[in-house]
Parts: sequence; structure tokens; C-alpha cells
Amino acid sequence: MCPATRDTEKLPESMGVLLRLVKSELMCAMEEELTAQGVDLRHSQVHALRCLYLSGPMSAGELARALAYDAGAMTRLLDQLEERGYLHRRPDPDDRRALRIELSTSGTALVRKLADYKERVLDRALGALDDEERRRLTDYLQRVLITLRQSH
Amino acid sequence: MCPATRDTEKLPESMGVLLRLVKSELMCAMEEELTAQGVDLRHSQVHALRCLYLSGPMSAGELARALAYDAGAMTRLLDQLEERGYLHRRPDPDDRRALRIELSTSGTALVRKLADYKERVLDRALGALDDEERRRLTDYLQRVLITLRQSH
DNA sequence: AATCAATAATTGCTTTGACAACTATAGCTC
DNA sequence: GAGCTATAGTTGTCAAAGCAATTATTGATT
Repeated sequence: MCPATRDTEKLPESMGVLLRLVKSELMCAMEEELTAQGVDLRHSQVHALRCLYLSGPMSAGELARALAYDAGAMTRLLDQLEERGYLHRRPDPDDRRALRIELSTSGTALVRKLADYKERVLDRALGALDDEERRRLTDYLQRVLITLRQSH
Repeated sequence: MCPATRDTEKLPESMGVLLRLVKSELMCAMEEELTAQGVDLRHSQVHALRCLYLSGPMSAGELARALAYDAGAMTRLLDQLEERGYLHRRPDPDDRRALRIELSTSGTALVRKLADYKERVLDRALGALDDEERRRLTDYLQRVLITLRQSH
């Protein structure tokens, strides 16, 4: 379930490798936590459900932007979640192109049940950092992201 | 060439999304730099060539571990690089299971030509951070990685 | 020496996510 | 209101990368 790269002796120094590994391990940890709770969903799927729960119904495009997801990927993500009954695609009454994605009862229940699984995992992952360091890590990453986006 | 997610208004707060975006933008920046120099290779491929250049010939497995890559992915990466003549797979004289991956003349020349493209891109990407902050960013990511790896 | 487990590389399969092409609708401009 | 452009969602295609299974070889144990 996890990348088979954990037995590397020494820590990667390259920023690219480092980012890839941390992201991949974090995703793995999230998904282990999910399967531990008997939920057969990817972290990204739960993230979408949670986003709908927190912000209420929205269009597929809005949801894609909220998760920084590709539109095509979002269609398929919605397919899977709708198939399993966690949400419904309703027509938007004001715009016949658009959808209004709504959590179903079971989708809402699932999000409530999972509650703060993400916070738990993050807390474990960031356990080696104190509050100040966590704040800084987020800050640094955001600043790097801004720089990268500006430079093209 | 880059994820079509750059037009997101506000910065992602979620650590998972943040890591995905920073990694993806960084890879894009690397690859734009490569195409700008007329090199039709992925960043990971150049990374492998550079690794061979710096450490000398090694087996496919060693290279995979050095890049924190899956063995299967490494086979295919080597296929592509060998096809283009940047390296050779030689039999390891001491172990008939293993390979000895060697840079070709053109592979060596390419690495020399690209010299410090990676440093240039990283310097641009991390432009918003001072030296102390860069050091901290790497340190934090490494500590998070250690924690994540320990917790299973 | 025979056997058995571990390791090296390869291959097939799968998933993820990006991109491009397409259709339908909205909204602006003349 | 005709036409143009932008936007919403869907679909097809593709490459990257992880995993499992396979083959060949090594090294250790009996």
C-alpha cells in the first residue's frame, strides 16, 4: 500500500525527492487510518466529501478548484463517490451547464464519523515539530508556491 | 505542461494539497528549464544521469534507492535513457544478476552541459526564503519524513 | 553437494491525475 | 436576435509510478 522506498538508508537531500516522499508517506498514513476505520475510500475522496460538508453544496468546478484538482479527475472522483451513494449530482437550477453536488445522508454520516481523522494523522506526522515550526513549515511552503506560480 | 490548477484564488491550507502543489510546480519549473535548454527529458531522468555522474557506475537497484524510486519504474527509466544513448547497461562482472549502469559519452556531456540547472531552478523557487529559512524547510521535511516512516 | 531463502532485474497490471477534444449552455456585443 | 467567446462538465488518451509475479542468480545451511 505504501511506496517500497522506506528502506532507504540515508535521508534524501534533494528538495524534489523530499517533497515526493513526504507527500507520499502522508497520503499512505491517511489511507491506513481510513482502512483502519473500515472505510474503503482514498484520502482525496474523503477530502472532497469533507469539503462539501464544510462548505455546503457547490458545483463540480468549485469543488475541483477547492481541492486544486483537474476537472477531468473531478468528474471521475464524483463518479466513484456517487456510485457508492455518498453524494448526488443535482442540476443547478440557475445554470443548466452546471451541477450542484450534494452530500447524501450516508455521505454526511461518513464525514461525521471520520470527524478529525485527518487532524489525528497530521498530528502524528507533525509530531516532531512544535507549534511554531508547524506554522513555519506551512508558511514556507505557501511562499514557495507563490514564487513558483509567479515565475511563469 | 503544468497542472491546470494555478488559477486557484486562495492558497491551500491543507498540508496534503500544499505538498502536492509545491512538488508539482517545482517539477514543472525544472522541466520548463530543461526544455528551454533544448533537452527533451523529464527531470527524474536528468536526476538519474546526474546521480550516475556524481557517484559513478552503479547497479539499477542502487540507483533506484538513491532516487527513492520503485525498481520497476527504474527499469523503464533506464529503458528510455538507454534508448536515447545516454547510458549503457553492462553486466556486473561479479554478480550475474546485476547490472552496471554507465553513463555514455553523450550522457556525460549532457550532465556537464546542464551543470547547475537544478540549483538555478531551486534558487528561483526558494527565492522568497532566506538561507536560514531554506535550511529549516529541509530540516522540517526530513523530520516529518522520519516520523512518518517510524509510525508503521 | 542439495536445498532454500534472499536479491537483481524485468514484465504485466493498475491507479492516479493531467491534458486535449468535445458538447452544451451562458452571456456579451453588435 | 445572431454571432462570438467563455465556461461547465464529460470523455478519451496518455505517462508516471507503485505493486505483484516471474526469472535468474547468489549465498547460507544442512
